[in-house]
Amino acid sequence: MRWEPGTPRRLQEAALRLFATRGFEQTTAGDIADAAGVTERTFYRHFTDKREVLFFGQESLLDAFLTGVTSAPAAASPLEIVAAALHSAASFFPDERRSFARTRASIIEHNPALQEREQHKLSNIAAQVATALRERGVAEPAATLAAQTGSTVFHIAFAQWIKPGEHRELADIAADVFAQLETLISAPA
Amino acid sequence: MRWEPGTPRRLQEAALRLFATRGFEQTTAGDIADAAGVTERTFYRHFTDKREVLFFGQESLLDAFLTGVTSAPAAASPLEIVAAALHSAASFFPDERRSFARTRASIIEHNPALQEREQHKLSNIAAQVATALRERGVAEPAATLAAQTGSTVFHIAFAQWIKPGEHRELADIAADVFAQLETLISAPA
DNA sequence: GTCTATAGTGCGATAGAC
DNA sequence: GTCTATCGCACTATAGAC
Repeated sequence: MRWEPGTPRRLQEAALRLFATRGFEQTTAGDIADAAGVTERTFYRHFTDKREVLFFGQESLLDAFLTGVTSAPAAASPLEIVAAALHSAASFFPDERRSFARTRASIIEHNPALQEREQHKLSNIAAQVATALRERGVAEPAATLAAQTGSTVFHIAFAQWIKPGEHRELADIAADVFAQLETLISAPA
Repeated sequence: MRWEPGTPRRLQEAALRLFATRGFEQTTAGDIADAAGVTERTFYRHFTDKREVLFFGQESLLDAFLTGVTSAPAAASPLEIVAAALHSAASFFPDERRSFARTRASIIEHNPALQEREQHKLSNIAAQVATALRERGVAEPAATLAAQTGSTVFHIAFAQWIKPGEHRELADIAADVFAQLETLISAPA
């Protein structure tokens, strides 16, 4: 075999290591490629830009959300559908991933450009969930409202999930946050 | 006088014109600088990067949100505070700005990198509103939840405000969307 | 794989305002 | 004289074109 398999994975691992030690800006695409034993050109064949290497493997998160939407019972309210999507998405972050997620989050936290990309990805997921809701007959602006709200809950729950000392499962945290949202909005002033 | 005043404004106007006709990627920082009668280096003294030129003048939007938060009555619920912030922010987009907002939005719509920046700005505002809520005694995760929800409502309302044929004021649209959110979440399944 | 345009930074020089 | 905006040039890294 001419190349080692799993080049994207190796690039991601190398990138994570280098970003964590040296910082994102202080690491060039060439550095990452070298560490993974390929050329800079190869790095850019796998990732459209330097930031994208941190998002490898996240494609299936969207699928998880969408599967949750489509598999919700026909009688479910928009909010119930979103809750189902949230639950489905949460199962894509089992406890084994927590350590990786923490390292990754700390890298992103220290770089605005990476935060932009992360928010954009999440925003895209929300937009697709909104589309899926519309396909289930939910009208606008309810569809976008529900999808964005779900994205917000997910984001908050995820941030809690990776906090030091936190051991609960993501799905449980998400359910808690979701309940708090309902209290917040439904509660009388 | 050696330099014309208002260099940032002129750069923004030139950029808007060029981006709208030629496209964002097809316009170099040098092109914009030339059109505004300065050098490329001067462009970068006013804006940290090429995208930032589209966000000049938006600094005060954050202030509007924050003013809304702090000026809400002491007895207001988190959601009522957010509604006040929303109303305050809406007043920063009088009808005269609609045309500019439409041009700007159409440029951003056609470029992912600009969408990232836009989302990041909005996300920053939400984060600061959350901080302001915390300073008013709202606990987490309610503060972040309320702030993010407000940001979502604003975003949806703004998108509607700039739609062709839409003539209502932003504040009215925002109030509508806000009401829909309450229905969506409080409604029984 | 190589070649190149462009983004973005660092720094010294200059020109006017005060 | 100081302060600030501009210029001009050299430079690296990204990312796309060939």
